[in-house]
Amino acid sequence: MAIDSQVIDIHELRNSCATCALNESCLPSAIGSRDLALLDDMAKRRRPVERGGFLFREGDRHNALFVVRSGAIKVSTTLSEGDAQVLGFHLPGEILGLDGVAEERHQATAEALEDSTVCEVPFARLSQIAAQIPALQREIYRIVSREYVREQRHPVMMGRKHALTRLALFLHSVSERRRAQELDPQRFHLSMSRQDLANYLGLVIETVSRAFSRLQTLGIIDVDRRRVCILDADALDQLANSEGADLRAIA
Amino acid sequence: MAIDSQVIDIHELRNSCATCALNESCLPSAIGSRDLALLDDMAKRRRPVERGGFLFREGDRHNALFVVRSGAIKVSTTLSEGDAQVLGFHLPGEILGLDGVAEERHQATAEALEDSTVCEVPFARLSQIAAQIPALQREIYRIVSREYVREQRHPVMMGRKHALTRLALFLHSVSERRRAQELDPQRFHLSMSRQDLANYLGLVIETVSRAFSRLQTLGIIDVDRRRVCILDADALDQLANSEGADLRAIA
DNA sequence: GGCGCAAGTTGACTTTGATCAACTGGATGC
DNA sequence: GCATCCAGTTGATCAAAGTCAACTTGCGCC
Repeated sequence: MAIDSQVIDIHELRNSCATCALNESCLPSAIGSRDLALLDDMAKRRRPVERGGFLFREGDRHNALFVVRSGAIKVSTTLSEGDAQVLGFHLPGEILGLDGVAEERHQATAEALEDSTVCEVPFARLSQIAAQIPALQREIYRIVSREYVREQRHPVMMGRKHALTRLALFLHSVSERRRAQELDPQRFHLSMSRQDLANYLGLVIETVSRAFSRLQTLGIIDVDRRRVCILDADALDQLANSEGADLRAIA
Repeated sequence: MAIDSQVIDIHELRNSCATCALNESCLPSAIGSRDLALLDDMAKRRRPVERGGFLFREGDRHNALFVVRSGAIKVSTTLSEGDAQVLGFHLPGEILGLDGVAEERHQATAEALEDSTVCEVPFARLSQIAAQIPALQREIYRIVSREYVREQRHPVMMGRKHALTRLALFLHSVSERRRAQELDPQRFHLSMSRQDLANYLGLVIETVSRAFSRLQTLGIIDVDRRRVCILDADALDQLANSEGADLRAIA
């Protein structure tokens, strides 16, 4: 616990958390080096998850929050009938695991759609430390609120009357989220199957497929299997924001 | 600050928070009478809101969380096109205002659908007090998580392929939420317009109207304008949980 | 009372997406 | 190399929801 080692901790943390959603204010500002030592072993707990692997499953005991560092995680829940509802896709920089705090058991299942790495943050330890660092506590509130608001975008997307606008909104969202992480917002690989995407959007797989084709025909995107390239971002935005409206105009 | 007055505070709080979502563990357990005095002036801030009145609007500075004590509050957000998306209806015992924490400004608008009373909890003060009372802090995490999970039910409902199952799921949800507050789960008044409900469910008003009529024809509910009586709760549940399936069977 | 308005219902028709089915094109394995 | 398999695409048909329009009902107001 010498002062020197704490200085090293700071640098190490700043590096390791460069793309971390917790980063924004919990590290750069407000936290003294004495406190950083406390956060140290949490931030270090990086963990690889291979494609198809689970971060947690419905009913699992809740221990930790996860931050996606690379890859993509699908979150879904089982409906009473037995089939699944996809609740979201978490990309780098995004958090998951908030669903388990209330009941101390996860209400959803988190599966890696591709080989990914996540940062596991033991929840008990986090709240313990946060209790001693007001700035960190505030940041936790902010992060949770952000995730809460993010959840609300899902129904906004599903509320769209047309399959084309739902898909446009989804692609727009992925693009923006990538931009926020300084990844290429124009060209990217969709790691989810058409089936998962259809489920997420409240459509069937064939409709999603047709919507992709249509966007391509319109010259708005270029798509090859899961590889997507946004050719006309303006048109995509316009389409995403054209609630209902007359699609025949752009047919 | 005599000890007697604090004892009075306890009784008063227990009464005033009888239907409060914060109630469950923040008051009955874990909190000593010394701490109760701190919570006192927050819990007391009850406030009437008349029908059509706003708790907050999109863009408003975020100061407080609200707990509905009576009435009903509609939460909606403005889409880029200008029209609104209804994100939810908050009934007694439910919380709103979490959307404003992240950006310190509300991301949605909260409007009373009928004359209501809410308990306003200044957020800064709450977190201040929570920092001193670990049990309260834990409870806040739980409440937030619960609200997060609640948000996820909206897309689950909208993911249903048929209007009838969406409405059934909604009515089921209202019924259960009323039951949780020890209100009549069979008979109730829907305070939202068909327009708001349609928007919430991702349908148009005519489709909602027809779905109501159909549920009545099927003998599952009795409906007169906004007055609803659930006649066959089992059938309603069954319908609500029959993902897609063949509706012709029950036509 | 009756006029006018807003909310909701019902009907006729159109459009969209779901369904069913055939097909394509990579990737894997023998 | 070829067979197989799976994900995804495309086409034809059908049913459900959207659209447009007329109509009813309840309610406030003059």
